[in-house]
Amino acid sequence: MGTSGRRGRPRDEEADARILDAAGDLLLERGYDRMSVDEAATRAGVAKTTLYRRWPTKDHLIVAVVARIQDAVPVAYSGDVRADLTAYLNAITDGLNRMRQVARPATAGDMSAGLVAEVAAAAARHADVGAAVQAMFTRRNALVVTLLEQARLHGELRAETDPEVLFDQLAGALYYRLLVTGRPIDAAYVDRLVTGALDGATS
Amino acid sequence: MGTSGRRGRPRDEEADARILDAAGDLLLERGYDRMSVDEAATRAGVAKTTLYRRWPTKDHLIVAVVARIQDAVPVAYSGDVRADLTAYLNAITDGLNRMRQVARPATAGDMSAGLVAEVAAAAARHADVGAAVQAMFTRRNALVVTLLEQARLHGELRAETDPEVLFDQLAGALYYRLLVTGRPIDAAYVDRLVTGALDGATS
Amino acid sequence: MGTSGRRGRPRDEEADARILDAAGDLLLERGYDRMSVDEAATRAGVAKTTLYRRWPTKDHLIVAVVARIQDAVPVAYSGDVRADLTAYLNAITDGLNRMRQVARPATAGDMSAGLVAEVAAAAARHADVGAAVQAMFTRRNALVVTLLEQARLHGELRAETDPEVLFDQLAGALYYRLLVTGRPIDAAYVDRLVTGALDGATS
Amino acid sequence: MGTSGRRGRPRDEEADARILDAAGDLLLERGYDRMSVDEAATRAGVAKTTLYRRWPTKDHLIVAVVARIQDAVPVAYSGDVRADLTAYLNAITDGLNRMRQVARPATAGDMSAGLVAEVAAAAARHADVGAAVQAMFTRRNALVVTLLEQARLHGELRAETDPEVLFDQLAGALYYRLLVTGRPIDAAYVDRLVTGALDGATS
DNA sequence: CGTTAACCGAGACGGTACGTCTGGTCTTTAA
DNA sequence: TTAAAGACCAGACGTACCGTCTCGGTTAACG
Repeated sequence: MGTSGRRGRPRDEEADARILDAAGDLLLERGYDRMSVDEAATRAGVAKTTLYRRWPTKDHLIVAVVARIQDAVPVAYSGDVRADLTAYLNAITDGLNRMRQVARPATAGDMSAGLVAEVAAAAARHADVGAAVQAMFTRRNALVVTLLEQARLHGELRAETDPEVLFDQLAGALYYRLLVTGRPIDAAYVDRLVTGALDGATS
Repeated sequence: MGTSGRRGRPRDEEADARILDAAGDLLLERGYDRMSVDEAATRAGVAKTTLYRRWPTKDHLIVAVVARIQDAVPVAYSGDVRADLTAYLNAITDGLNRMRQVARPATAGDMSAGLVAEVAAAAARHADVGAAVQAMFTRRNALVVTLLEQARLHGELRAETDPEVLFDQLAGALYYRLLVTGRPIDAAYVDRLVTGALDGATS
Repeated sequence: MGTSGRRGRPRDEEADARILDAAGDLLLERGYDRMSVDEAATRAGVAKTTLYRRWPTKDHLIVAVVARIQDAVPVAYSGDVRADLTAYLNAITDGLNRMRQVARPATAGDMSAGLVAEVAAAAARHADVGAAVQAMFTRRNALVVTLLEQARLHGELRAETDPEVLFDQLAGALYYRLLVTGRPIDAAYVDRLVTGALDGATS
Repeated sequence: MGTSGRRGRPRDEEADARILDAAGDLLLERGYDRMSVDEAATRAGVAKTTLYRRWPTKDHLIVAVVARIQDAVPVAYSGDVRADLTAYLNAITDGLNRMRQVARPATAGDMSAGLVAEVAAAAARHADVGAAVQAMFTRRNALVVTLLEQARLHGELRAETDPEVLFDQLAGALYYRLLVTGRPIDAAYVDRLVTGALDGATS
């Protein structure tokens, strides 16, 4: 008992990073389909067993990769919701656009949902991956929802405003364009979006 | 001398339908991963070559299947945007929820993006599939965007309203919940959504 | 209505030749496996149906091709068996060596049985092809066996000589080298062969 | 330290035997064409990959099968070449006749070259298979050529006798009948053959 | 200091689907 | 009736890749 007393050879912690790096590179180079776990292991200088001991499935692996890529966007209420939201959504947009080139030989003017779509599909296939993805997004989004709540209490937003729904509208529009309609996303669109959402449609 | 006069044995048009039916059934029974092109062909009573002559890839096939499933939601402006939008979004919601059970042994209370995610991934993998998917959605959505435009001209919506953005907000929220956060979608949520979008956040 | 009176479109007699030419070329370029009936038809400017109406099987077709390639070696007894045999075997040898390059990217010093082996295999697979091949060879060989018989009656060969066996020994040695051991065949070998067969091993 | 220290999971040596057994049985049951690599693997209780790791092609596989069937015919010079040769050729004849039934629904009185022809064709198609076949026969035949050489030195054969050519004549005649003319081979023919080859045709 | 437990690299293995190819047949329209 | 064109059926081929397993060998903590 005592402290715990892990027995046996300890895991090579560096290996985790090397594997995620290699897998990430391959993902960016070739996309989900055209990359293989085998090659990721080889490129990381690691045996396949070592990789599978950590992530039991290709889907689990790539979700881990994406989770690591997800940059922590700093969120804090400044007293100006519009500015805060615009900054946040632009950060997200940058991230999404970076993942767009992936998985297809980036033909000019040709947009793809790339990695994001693969993550969504992986989540749809394995319940535990789905849970992980949702947890990841919930964590990320909670901060913004809180920010919206603060703005509401502060009087910047109407009292009836539903922060969760408002956030869904904003983030949703971005992902919808990315995953479904394939239309471009940029700062100009973010502006139209924030304006539309904050001002509302009816008077 | 007339149009032309196709030569050679004409394609069996019935086969198309039989294949799509079989593939659709399999997709619903087993999901993308666990179904095979081979079995779809067999079940349709068709040789694999016949199938591959029409859809060069499993991904192409399933997109065709989904395109056919897409039910034509009738859209017409009644003079009451809120009602029209609510009806439309509820129809979409029903369709999405039907596709949710797919691709995972529907554990109770466990939501999945199912087929929709697979289609998004297929679109991300093949440029031509992506184009087809986008065309499909563009066609479907154009009607609603037109409806919103009519409502704006009619004075139901503010003059500054951006119909495209407004639609992205609405549809986007649904797909975002489906594909990313995995949260449930139902009539109650649709209400909150329409209210939030129409009323706006800032007074 | 008389005896018959062929009705309908008459067969294109030229087509036979064009098909055999095309098939022969392909056979020489690529070999049995790597050539397809489809391509032969295309290259002959003929529909597959037309080809199959004439030769019901790929194997039948190539046997027809080979039969046509088989050059008629003139055989007549001159009074000098050794000379006659040597001439005949050299002609055969030339033919075999011509068929050797076939079916493999003629690496230097690398001998192959090429077409001959494929014909043998085709004969082994279909009884009727086998019969055709045997008939072809029987016809060709009968002349030489007759020649040997004449030489025997003429006193050039011993009375006990068995012409059939003698011929088997000579032709057999060539084909054995071609099909089995892959060793080279040339005029020098033909000389050794004729000498060995005529002179015998014991006293 | 010694030679090395194999790494990785060792090959299942038993699998080789099981595969060759299964493939051999199928070959005998159905013949080359009508048997499939897939079924051989299944019947051997082995994954197709395992089979293809060992033999990269159906042709490679069947040559391996035949090589194993090839029974080691014991050869030793007894002082009586005629007897030795007769015994040896009869053994070969038995082997060839056993392989004759293969690959065609043995119609009575209908002879086929069966497996032997397929092996010859396989050798013609792949350079490496050809090399293997030739090596196999070279090994087998070397003993007999040596025996003939001994008989020559012993005075049983004329000093001018060319052992290699003599052997080609004998074995060649058998294979010629098998592969080309399709005529029967039996003990009586072997006798005529040995007599003809040893006694010679001229005086 | 030896035992033991967990790790590591390498690579074979089972399973399974993919997409391709080809042999031969069938169905059209035109000659 | 034959021709050309091309779709169709059937089924094998060889490849790819996932995730598991089996080796020999290493690296700790425990007794």
